[in-house]
Amino acid sequence: MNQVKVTIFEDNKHLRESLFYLINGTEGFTCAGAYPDCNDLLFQLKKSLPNVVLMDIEMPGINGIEAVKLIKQHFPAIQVLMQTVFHDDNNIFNAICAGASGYILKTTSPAGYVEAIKDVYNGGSPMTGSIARRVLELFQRNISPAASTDYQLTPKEKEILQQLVKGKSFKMIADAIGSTYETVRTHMKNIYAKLHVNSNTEAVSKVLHEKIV
Amino acid sequence: MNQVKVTIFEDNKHLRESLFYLINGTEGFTCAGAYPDCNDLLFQLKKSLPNVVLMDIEMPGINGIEAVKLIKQHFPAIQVLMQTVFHDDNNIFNAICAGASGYILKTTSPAGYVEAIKDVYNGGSPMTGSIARRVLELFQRNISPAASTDYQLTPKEKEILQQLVKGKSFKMIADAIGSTYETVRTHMKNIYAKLHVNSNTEAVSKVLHEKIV
DNA sequence: AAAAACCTCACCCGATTGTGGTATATATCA
DNA sequence: TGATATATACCACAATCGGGTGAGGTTTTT
Repeated sequence: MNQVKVTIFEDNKHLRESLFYLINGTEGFTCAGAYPDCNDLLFQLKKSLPNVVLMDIEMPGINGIEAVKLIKQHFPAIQVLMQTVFHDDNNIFNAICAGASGYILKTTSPAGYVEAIKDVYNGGSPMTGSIARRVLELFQRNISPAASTDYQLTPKEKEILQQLVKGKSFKMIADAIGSTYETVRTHMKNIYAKLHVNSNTEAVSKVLHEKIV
Repeated sequence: MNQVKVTIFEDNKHLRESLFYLINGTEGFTCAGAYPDCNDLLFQLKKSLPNVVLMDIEMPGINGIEAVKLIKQHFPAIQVLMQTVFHDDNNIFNAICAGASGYILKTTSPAGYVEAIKDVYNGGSPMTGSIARRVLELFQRNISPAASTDYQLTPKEKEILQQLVKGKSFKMIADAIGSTYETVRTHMKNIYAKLHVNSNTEAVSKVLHEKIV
């Protein structure tokens, strides 16, 4: 198995050095660098090209969340593992939205650190239950809007809406479904009434947001 | 602190009874029932109204995923903790989409079981790193499409698009951003050129699909 | 058999939008 | 200082769309 290359960004000197020695002292892991801030973030990453970045959330200058964004923008393959002293859900949640792959508390044991890094490297996402829950809830809301209002759309109406959200005009839709322009318009009128909207944009917006059709 | 009421659905008799005694034997926890299948699921839940349901994924008759759907439909407040023998990502992932709040492997220690139940009850979502990663990836894709094509939209153009996807007409947008109808139209022309579209619906569709703005 | 949904098509009118111009002011950049 | 990007604004014409109305047909339900 290849060596897992890790780069550390952590302002606390003691922890930074401890982690450096921990990682270098663990079989299968190498620490490609340990820095107190993110000022030369991209340059340092370009030089070392690590597999995993261990990133402190609270840092002077560029903070951890901004750093994650930058990293994922320029090196999408690098996995970022956040670490933090506090169990600050919001911050961690933002970090995850920015592209982080997991996070651990600084109170984690050395063995736990290694475990988490390994997990991230192997495609996992270590995180505590409360963060996981927040992600889950937003996720579940995005996947299935639960009992989305039933607008009682007929099959034909749904078919037309599907075409509409593709950006087609009434004329093109008529063509696509083998019908007349006027028929499509009639259906649209009925759709508008059912969705309580009064323009095609509004309809498309509603359909895409509420995952109708 | 209140007693945490747990109901178990698990076809393996040995495990079911072990869990029953484990939970009843742990301070702060009560087992409100332990059943080998989900045939009378809703009736049993209605009777016991547990805080947490421990649900096996693989079961004869109604399987765990269907069961979760039913539970969340009728008792959205009940937290469902899935358990499974295999580390079957897809199944667990489906369970989570169906509304489960976490999951554990059956190889988990008794202490781990109790810990997970407590975590779920307290609003957490225990899960392994690999599941968390799958959720995260889908989640991040829904939140930020990573490096979506950059259309070089100006701030004003983005602002107008934001209004447009709300279903507003050009006139209303002009009003909202304190500008003229004609100005909005000019911006729209530029937007169309940049997005390579030629109708407002197409623009809205593209914006919502690619998470621009 | 009557009623209710659903799909179909057409015409009118006024409002909105698409397209192609032109033009000024500002700010930033080279 | 000239070039570029951005925001602003207006005009005209053709095309499309929203709203209203009416009216055939089928299928399913009652």
